[in-house]
Amino acid sequence: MPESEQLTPESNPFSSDTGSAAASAESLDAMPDWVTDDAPLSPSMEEYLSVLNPEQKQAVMHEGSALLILAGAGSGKTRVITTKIAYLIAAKHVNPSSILAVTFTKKAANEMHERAVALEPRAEHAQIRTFHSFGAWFLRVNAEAAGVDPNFTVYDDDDMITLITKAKPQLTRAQATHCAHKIALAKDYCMTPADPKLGELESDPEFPEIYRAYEARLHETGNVDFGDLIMKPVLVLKNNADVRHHMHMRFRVIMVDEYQDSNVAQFLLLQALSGVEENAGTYVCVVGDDDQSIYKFRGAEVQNILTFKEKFPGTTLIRLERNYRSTAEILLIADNVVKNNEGRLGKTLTAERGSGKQPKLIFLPNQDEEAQFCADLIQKTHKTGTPYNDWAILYRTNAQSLTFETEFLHRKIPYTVVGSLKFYEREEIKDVLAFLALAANNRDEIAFRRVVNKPARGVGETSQDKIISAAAGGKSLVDASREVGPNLAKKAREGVAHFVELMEEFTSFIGADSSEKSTKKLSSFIELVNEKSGLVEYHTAQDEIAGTQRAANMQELANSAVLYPCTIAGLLDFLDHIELDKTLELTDEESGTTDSVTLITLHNTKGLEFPRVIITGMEMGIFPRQDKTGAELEEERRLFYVGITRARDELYLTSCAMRRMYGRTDYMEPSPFLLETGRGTLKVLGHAPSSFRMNSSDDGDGFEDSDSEQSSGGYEAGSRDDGFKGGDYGKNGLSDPRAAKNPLEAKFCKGARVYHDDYGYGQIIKTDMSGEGEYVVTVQFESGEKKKFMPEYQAKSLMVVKE
DNA sequence: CCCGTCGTTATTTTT
DNA sequence: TAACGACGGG
Repeated sequence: MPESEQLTPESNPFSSDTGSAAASAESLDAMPDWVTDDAPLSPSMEEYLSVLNPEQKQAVMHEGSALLILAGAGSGKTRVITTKIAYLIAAKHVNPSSILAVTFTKKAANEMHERAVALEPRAEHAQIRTFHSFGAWFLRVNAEAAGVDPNFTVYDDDDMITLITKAKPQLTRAQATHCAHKIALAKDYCMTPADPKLGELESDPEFPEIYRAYEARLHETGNVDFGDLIMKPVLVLKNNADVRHHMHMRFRVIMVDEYQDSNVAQFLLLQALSGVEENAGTYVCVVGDDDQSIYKFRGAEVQNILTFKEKFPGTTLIRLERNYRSTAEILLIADNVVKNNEGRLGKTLTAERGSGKQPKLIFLPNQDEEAQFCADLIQKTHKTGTPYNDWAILYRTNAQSLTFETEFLHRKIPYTVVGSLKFYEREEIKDVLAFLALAANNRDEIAFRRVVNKPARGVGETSQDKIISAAAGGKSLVDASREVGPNLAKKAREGVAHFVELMEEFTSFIGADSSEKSTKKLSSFIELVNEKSGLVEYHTAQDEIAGTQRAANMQELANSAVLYPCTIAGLLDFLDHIELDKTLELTDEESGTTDSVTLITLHNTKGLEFPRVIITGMEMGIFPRQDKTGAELEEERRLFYVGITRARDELYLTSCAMRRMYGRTDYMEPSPFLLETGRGTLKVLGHAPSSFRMNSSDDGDGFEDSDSEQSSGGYEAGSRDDGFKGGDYGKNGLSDPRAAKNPLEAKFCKGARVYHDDYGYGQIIKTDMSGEGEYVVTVQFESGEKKKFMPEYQAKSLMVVKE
């Protein structure tokens, strides 16, 4: 019997009025107790179900044993999950608060929450959140069992490194960084410092000891790191039967999105929380796509989805293979590529939208022309009404964004780089947050060190160390400061005294109203901290030097707290959200109404879609990276698959013959993935390298390519519809390979208008050859300066611009 | 304490 | 190449 059968009515979280009446014939013992009746569906519910396709509907209405939904890209999985939540509440009378739905990103969690509530208002009471925020909630509720301070804050990667440096001073920062990664990875695999398998992650015999020392130090602070948010709950559930039972009663339905990206610790959490091994009767539904698993390097375990059926006996598998996003041409390529992988559950997407334009593969001489090509394409279509928002430029590594940024800046094409510096990582924000964290938990060593001498109060590292060791054993650092302070040198003594005063003021401000019904907002507290701490002054000065807007960011941080009450609980809540929400992108760009091209890494595109996508840098060594083999190569291939399936209408792939990297220019080979796209699927433009053609062999590669032997220079003659006409190249100041022997001479001709990074706009007034036979141009700049350049070597800083 | 210069080092990174 | 961290001089 499931344990939940023994619950008393009061403790039973289910609002079911008919008790355990239910369960249709088949799998009676596997049937959860919440299945009550087949109450008539409300009209709106029927409406929601009616828009689903048969598989989606089946997934929504499935009940009984565990469910694995294999949802291909663009197959409407979020709709299925949200409808399922609504369905459980409305039609199956499941108590909303007994539903737990977890995702990986805050963004996804918010979207799921919003959509579920739109379908069924009572979903407001369901727990729809990220894995990590669930873990944070769990640890606060069970702080004692978990051995953490209930007011803990979460240390990020930087904080981990700092703490390791303090725990093991003999390590260099690089070593500490390395260890931090490995410790994080160990926690992803749920390994403690004592785990004998640690050696598989890190061969350094010192590592377990470093890990142990780090854990000890972390424990003294009362805080946790990201890995702990998952691992500690697992350990608590494992070791504490009371907590376990309580959780089994509390959560009767657990759903996981993007399951292919779950790591071992997250699997263990799901397993423990569901009580599957104890027949707790919890209904488990996971949704994922093994073909989109791209985070192995961070501990994600495809194995979780591949072996789900074994871990959850009686699992039903439903495939969602109807794709509502992309054209048939795009999906064909995606499918051709991904089927080169072994060890997948396998599925084939069908295009509900039918066919569209043929995707294109463009070979370009180098990265500068790659950027110019993209810019041309985007500008050209923009003139005919295609918004910039339609476009996304995808690349494998962040460094590749630079060329595009430079080109777009010159051409005034608005763009947004996704995932660049994050708000919460900014120095000024971390400073304020450190004060807040310290106010919440005065044992926070990292926060203490960060702000005790910022702005400078004469409290150097030596004094800090004295205070820290005085607080050993988990004493308050503020108390320790009060005790140790008077014994320090004059300067430090005064600094510490001032700091203690500050902290006292902060603590009393935040603590004052916690008992009453406070109407004060947390933002007022943050404003107080900003001002009194001296940080606003400090960073305002920095702003003047660096031209940044740190002070404004600090105000923005305060503004973002208006909805939180000015209490310790409110503060903790706020800190959780900040720490767990990397998407908080404030300031800089006003409003989200701007029309701009998206520049983004392939990894960051997961879950997104764009009408037009350009995947750049399709070169061996770049993508796939290095000579990846085996499982790693398969992961790169999945990454390509993810990229392709982001595109709704148009897909372009670009590959360069030459690329500057690490100060060197290398000849590049096309990505081997290109040959996997299949015959006749791509229209090839530009010079296909001979190796590419040779590899595709003689039985006809089937690519509709141009022949590089032909005098046409390889540009497709027949693509009149889309701006690839060779004749356009001259107009854009691009080199037309057909024109001159030396394209540079055609491009940097006398009279051409140019732009230089340092000198601004100007005109070429003279061209000639150097003694070495190099092409030299003389430019008269608008600033009055006259300079000579060799375009061959300065293609990047000196650009020809349109009139 | 700030700033310049030198040397080092270059994946991907939901939380 | 370029960006960032470490170090030493003013």
